[in-house]
Amino acid sequence: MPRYNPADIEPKWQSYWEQNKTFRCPELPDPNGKGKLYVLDMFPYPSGAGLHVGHPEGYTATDIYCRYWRMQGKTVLHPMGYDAFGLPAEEYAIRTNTPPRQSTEANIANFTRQLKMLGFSYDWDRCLATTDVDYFRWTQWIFLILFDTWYDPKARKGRPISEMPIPEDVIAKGPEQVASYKDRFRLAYQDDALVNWCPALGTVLANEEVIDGKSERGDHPVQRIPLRQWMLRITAYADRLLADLDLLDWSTGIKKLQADWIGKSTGAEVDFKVSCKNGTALGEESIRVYTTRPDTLYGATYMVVAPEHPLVHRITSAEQSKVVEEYCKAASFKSDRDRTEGDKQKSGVFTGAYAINPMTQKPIPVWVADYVLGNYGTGAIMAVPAHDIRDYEFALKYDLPIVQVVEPIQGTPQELEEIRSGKVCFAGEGIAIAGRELNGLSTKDAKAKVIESLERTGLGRGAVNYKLRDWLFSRQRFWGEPFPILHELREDGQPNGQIRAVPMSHLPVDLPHLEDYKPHGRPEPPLGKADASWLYVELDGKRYRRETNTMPQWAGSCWYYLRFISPKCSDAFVDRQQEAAWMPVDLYIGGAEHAVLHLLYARFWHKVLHDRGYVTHPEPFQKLVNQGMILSYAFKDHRGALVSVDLVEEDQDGNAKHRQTGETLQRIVAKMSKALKNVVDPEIVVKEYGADALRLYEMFMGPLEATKPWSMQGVNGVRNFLDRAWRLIVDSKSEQMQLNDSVKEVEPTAEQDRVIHSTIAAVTQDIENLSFNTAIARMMEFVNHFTKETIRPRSAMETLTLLLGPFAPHLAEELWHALGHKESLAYAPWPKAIEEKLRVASVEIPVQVNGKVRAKVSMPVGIDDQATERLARENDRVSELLVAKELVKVVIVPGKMINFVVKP
RNA sequence: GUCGCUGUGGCGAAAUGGCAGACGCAUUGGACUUAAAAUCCAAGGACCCGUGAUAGGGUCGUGUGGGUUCGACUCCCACCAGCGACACCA
Repeated sequence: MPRYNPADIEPKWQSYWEQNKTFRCPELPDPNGKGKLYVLDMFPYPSGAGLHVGHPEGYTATDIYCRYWRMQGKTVLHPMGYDAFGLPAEEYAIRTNTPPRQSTEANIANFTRQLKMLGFSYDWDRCLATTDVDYFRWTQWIFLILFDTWYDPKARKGRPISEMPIPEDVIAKGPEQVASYKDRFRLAYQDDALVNWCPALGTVLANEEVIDGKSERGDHPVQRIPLRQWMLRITAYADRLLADLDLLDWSTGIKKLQADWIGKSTGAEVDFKVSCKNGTALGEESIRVYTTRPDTLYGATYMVVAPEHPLVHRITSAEQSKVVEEYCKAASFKSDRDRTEGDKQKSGVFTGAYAINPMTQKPIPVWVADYVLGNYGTGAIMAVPAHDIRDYEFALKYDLPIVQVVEPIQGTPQELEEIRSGKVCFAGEGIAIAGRELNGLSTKDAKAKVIESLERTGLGRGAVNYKLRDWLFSRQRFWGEPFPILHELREDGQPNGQIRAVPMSHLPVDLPHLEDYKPHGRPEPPLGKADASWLYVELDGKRYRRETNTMPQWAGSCWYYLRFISPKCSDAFVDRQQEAAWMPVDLYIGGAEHAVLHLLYARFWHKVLHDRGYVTHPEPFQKLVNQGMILSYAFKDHRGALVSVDLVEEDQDGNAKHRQTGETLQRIVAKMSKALKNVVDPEIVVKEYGADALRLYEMFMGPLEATKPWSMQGVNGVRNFLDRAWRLIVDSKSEQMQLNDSVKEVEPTAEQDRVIHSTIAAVTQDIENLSFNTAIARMMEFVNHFTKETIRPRSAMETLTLLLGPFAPHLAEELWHALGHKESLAYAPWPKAIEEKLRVASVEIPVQVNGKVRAKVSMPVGIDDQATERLARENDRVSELLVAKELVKVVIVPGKMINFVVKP
């Protein structure tokens, strides 16, 4: 036992922690402690492949942070769970013909085993999975809260639907009309929308799940078809989701990503009257456009409506109707990808109609073009080709007039001439020209003036738009939360269009047993195949059919951080008192891939729950940190093709050669992939080097937020450090577990004290800043220093063990035990750096002449500037360099350096 | 195309206005050993001058070019490269 053997001590301490419930977290923070700390990991999706090395990176970081703060006396909530609904489990189920619940449970068991193997200090009693019936019962409950909430724009918050004012004329039309009026304002509502239908996956997808016209998962083609779907009105919260980013301690990068996704823009809506060519008005028809540049209204030389625009057909002239018809039809078949991809040549057709520019009163042609989106703004634009690059391209292609109305503030005469002549598009801000009353105004002032004039004449108004769209919330899959919604049936068994919520007391709505949940390529959900006993419900004398869509995977992860607070609470989704005590999450660590979707969705749900009085804070995640991706080395041949790692041979000089062709290969860094055979399995690393070595290496590789390549030699390096730490304290030659002979019951020397206390100070600082790589470097220096000492004070060894505790907990517990302690060190007080012990008598001060270090002079600490200069001048080399030179000035940073500036 | 991040020894990195390269890997030398492994100790940016060899000294050096400063890896401007996100949002 005298040698450091992680295979022995790691399982031993893991079962000690488990048996003693060392990391059990109390229901409420200890009132006598130093406050609460809620540290959360983004919970994993339990895939069949098990953990990869990316998981333990964030998990180790939070674990170190938690173990540290426990030792500092905080009550720490640090839970773990599983995001287990979703497509991969269902795909796997279909492939292997096992029920998804069965494979999901097996995967969860495997993940739990692997996570426990790494010694994380989770309170496992709080473990949950989004697929637990007891969990998704409350996911359904929250959905019903969304269903029961409308957004009151005056109060700027969500309120119960019962408090919504109903117009008299609606009330007059009877209860059915009132019900459907209410339904239109709910935060969870149904809508016939063009959706992203993916036949291969057999489900619709949210806009965010479609990448370049293909499904994010599986890369299958996606079509746009109209379908009745559940939507969540996240757009109502766009402004607050944007504004409240200011409250958060997140990186500016992530905040910007979210802000860009919300995409707020300000401008104006302008109404253009429509006429036919000869100037006769076409009834009272007008088209409303949205623009961020109302100041360029005088430069609008044509108008474009989206192919989906409701007025397209009404305004199209008889001559143009055939081409317009065809164009719109073609556009409807195109996916978003087809509309944006390729050479990006814009296309469009003239409708034959004209619109009157409200400023110039001149008619401008109205075109249909698919570069204008139907679902943003008003679905129509005024085109100002002189000052918008897209309009400019379109105008060039179809030979439409280009009229400059803004002059840049700076530019060479040549550039200005090119803009004037229409050879170049100027999209920036400048000074208004050719716009009568606007002449000479800055872009900002001109915008304000135009809006003011539009509002006066009633032809327009200031307006705000968001890129954010409502969240498409239903999926046609089996493995998700069923919607707690019932559709009322007529006598003939068909729905009559009325819906109602499943009473909250009837929750949960469990998934039915299905023999066959394969997708069939049609948009009817698999739950439609459930037994009549599940599908049909009688309530209050009426017959209903259950909603058969299921919720998307995001649903469960929108609120899991709340359930962790009181996972067993049976009468509410979270215990009120405990929620108030633990929220918000103080530190949330996870991958940057969730920067937009998960974090935005969860913030939205949280705000609704906050408005409805169920949670105390406006935001769920106070501090967010994104761990960097872990990459692996890969090899490239002369053509740039990647070569699988098992085909590569490295010689002693580290040159990589192709095993078969002998070609010299270039080493690069790439994502781990099965195809390249460069995936690192954490379980194998644990078997070979130990969990503590894995943890330590993941932290030592570099800064937490950086992307960094994996190196097995690096793992060996930190393992070597753990061995050295072990031998520093333990007698590795003895058969018995006993302390190294050098460990003595003595006081540290002054020099040893400096090492001890500067290490404590540095490690403490580094942990609080999440700079774990440098913290480990400081402990290595400590071990290097004391390895050379033949008398090692026992107190110093205890300090090292405590510092090591958060990083390599198994090793530290074993050493702590060897040093004679009976209890775990999990709650032992963290060492304190003592200021006086850090003091040194003298320091080496670099002496510069003209900014170059020419000498180092030892000086007493706390020396004044005069004495510093005197001692520096006394140095032979310095005086030599200063002789016969004219001194310009002397710069002194006390205790740091001195610089003589001389004329050369 | 737009935005963001990154660029420092053979490699992972440290230093965020004050001694560039802490710490680790790999490498080299030494001690221990019959030998090897393990362990322990030590060396190391490049080039030049100097010496018998040491010691010592100089010039250059943090992607490139400019700037600010007594002093720049660090701040500012422009550019290049790699990675990532978004991508007709008017």
